[in-house]
Amino acid sequence: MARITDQNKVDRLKQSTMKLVVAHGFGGASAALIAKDARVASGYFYRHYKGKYEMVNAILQEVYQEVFNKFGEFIKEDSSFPGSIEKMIRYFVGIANSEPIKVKFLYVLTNDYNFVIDDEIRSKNLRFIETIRNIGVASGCLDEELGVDDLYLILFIMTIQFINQKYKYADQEQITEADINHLLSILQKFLK
Amino acid sequence: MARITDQNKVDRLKQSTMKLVVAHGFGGASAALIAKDARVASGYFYRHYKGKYEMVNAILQEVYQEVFNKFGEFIKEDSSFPGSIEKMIRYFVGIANSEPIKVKFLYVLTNDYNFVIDDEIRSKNLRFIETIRNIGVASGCLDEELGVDDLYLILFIMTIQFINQKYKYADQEQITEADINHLLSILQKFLK
Amino acid sequence: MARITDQNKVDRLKQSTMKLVVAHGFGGASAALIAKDARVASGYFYRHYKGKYEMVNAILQEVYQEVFNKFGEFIKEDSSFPGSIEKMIRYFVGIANSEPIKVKFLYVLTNDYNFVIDDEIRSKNLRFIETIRNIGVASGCLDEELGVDDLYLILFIMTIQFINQKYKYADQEQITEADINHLLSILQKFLK
Amino acid sequence: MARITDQNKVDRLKQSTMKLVVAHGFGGASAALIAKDARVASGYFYRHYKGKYEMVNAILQEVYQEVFNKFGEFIKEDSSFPGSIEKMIRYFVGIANSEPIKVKFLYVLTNDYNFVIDDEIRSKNLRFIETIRNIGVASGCLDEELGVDDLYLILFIMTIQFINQKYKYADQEQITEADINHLLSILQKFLK
DNA sequence: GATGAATGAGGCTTCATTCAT
DNA sequence: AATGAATGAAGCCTCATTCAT
Repeated sequence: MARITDQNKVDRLKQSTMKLVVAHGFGGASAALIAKDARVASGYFYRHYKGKYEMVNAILQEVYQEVFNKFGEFIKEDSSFPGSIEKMIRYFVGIANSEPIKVKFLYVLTNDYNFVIDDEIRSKNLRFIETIRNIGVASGCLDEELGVDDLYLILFIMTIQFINQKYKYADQEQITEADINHLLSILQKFLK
Repeated sequence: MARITDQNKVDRLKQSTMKLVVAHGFGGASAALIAKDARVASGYFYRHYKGKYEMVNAILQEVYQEVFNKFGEFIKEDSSFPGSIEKMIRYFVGIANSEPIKVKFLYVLTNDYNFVIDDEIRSKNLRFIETIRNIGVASGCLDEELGVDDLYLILFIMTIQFINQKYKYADQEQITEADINHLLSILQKFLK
Repeated sequence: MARITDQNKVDRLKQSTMKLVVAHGFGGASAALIAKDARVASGYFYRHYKGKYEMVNAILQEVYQEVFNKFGEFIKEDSSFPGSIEKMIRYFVGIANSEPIKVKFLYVLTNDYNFVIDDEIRSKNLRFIETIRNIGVASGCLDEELGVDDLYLILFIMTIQFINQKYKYADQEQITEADINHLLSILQKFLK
Repeated sequence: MARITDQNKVDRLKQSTMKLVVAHGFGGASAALIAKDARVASGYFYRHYKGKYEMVNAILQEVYQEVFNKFGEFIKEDSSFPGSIEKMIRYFVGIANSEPIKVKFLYVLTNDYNFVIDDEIRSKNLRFIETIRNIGVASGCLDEELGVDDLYLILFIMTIQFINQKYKYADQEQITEADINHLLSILQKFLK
């Protein structure tokens, strides 16, 4: 009967939100600015989210989930530890090169005490890491001293930090094949 | 005497600023809130800083400088590469345990695209890292594939991330000796 | 059948409007809230009313008319002054006990400078009061010093205020027989 | 050291608030409109009140208190029941003639389910009424059937309603001596 | 120097209303 | 006829900043 929710609008909203939170911080990314950038009405997003914080947080959790779900797939696909790791990193860099804003968005909010990964999502992510850890330890590719949190730090956080270091201080917009190989070589050091 | 009072005020202001920026983000830490927490008049800090952003940024650069100056001292004191590394990490964890707010503050603003290390400070910091890198490479302890940025990432960023992971997700308030050793063992991996 | 559904909707709308205007005031009773409460689409009532104000006002006038029309009937039915008065009061209390929201709605909007009884309705109402006044004066039951406005005040306003005093401050939901008799005894004092 | 709160501003704020709440209702009296009318900054009143509702409610309670405190004085001054009553009514009408907005404000919010007299103030007011009731009953001037609530209704509510009836429907701006006498003659009826 | 009262731009959010379906 | 997605003006309120004291 009535119009159907325009998915394009919601998508534009998400893109603009990520972009402006990165550019101006959560506080600096005003609702009006976001709405304008997304070409939607200023009060539009309240139909989809309870408020600005809720919107940003929801998008953040979505992105987390997207990334880690893919990680989960790689683990299932390929039981080799180094292979899985490389796939994960390459996938992540792929996102960085196709949707840099997403990786910047993760970079910014990952270090914010007001944004915490949802318990449920975090548990699921940690289970993925646990799985890959088991594979690594079993195949002798991974130092068994390294716990799940360590792996999370090395694989996920380090990669984000590596990529954003290029963005923030090297004014580099694309992550090259050389960068990937360099990163992989660093990570491998840590893992064994 | 007047200057002593004044210095206390400025110190309280810095502490409150770091605390509230961590707790509520830059945007959420209002000048009034900070002033109240510091037991200082709301218009007080304009005598010392041009505005809120300038104050936060100035404090951030100070903290950077404080940390890296100490790093510089360690390098001069002890020419052994692994020794310097350990001293740096232990010093950093020392700050975390005596002034956790400082390390949280670094954690938060380090990943903010609106706060960039001043060029001058950054250069100086990189020179310190360069020095230690040279020592490492010369002594055969360090893979010469690892550049200055890599070392920055590994020594500085990784340590911050490691500590804040404990704060944010493990509800841990103190970094224990075991934690330090674990961190050191991880970091040592990239040494030859 | 379609018309029946429609009438139900309109009725639900009126009920919800009265309820929410009482509970949150005119401004606080949002169109969306009313529509939701009435299980009706938010744009529905624009087919029946020009806007929110017009809807509320129309309902108010309807309720006025409903009450006073009944008053008119009582006057015609029974020419005794005290009998008419009692019938009116009992009728009004009857509404209060079966549809308290209506009497609360009148209570709230009766004292609002933005809602004025329509001239036409007011004239008609005053004519009823005039009629009963004549009967009262003629039968010696009513002090002839009391004008139409006085009678309106004593019979209508006082009764509304009496009932709502019970609702608002005595947390009483039903008006008892004792209350009615008490009210009647007070009103009678005024009239003679 | 700093400026001292300008009492004129606060007073203008109160006047404008009452005026605009009467004219447009609580919801229609926007913060911006009130501030503009009071010639203060739009965010000014948040330094004195938690929000718009709190401001309006605080002013309402003040006005209640002002009126009833005066009532209390009259009761103490003059122990004659009819004398006290007359003084109260004349005082109230005096307010109506010098500050009509106050009586209109009471009229409007007295019938709002969102504004309730503070328990403390209400108790005090009822104690005054109780005192005068006792005097009335003791002196044989008052039917002991009439309770405190009845007296509140008759003396306070009826007077407010009487006065506002003149304002709202008779376009009368001043309450005349004749009006007062008429009102008094009505009120005297419930005396024995 | 220090205070905090006051400002008013701008933030977040709500809401009456419209209109494509 | 009815729906509810979408709008954007306007509401409430916060806040960085100024400045009289």
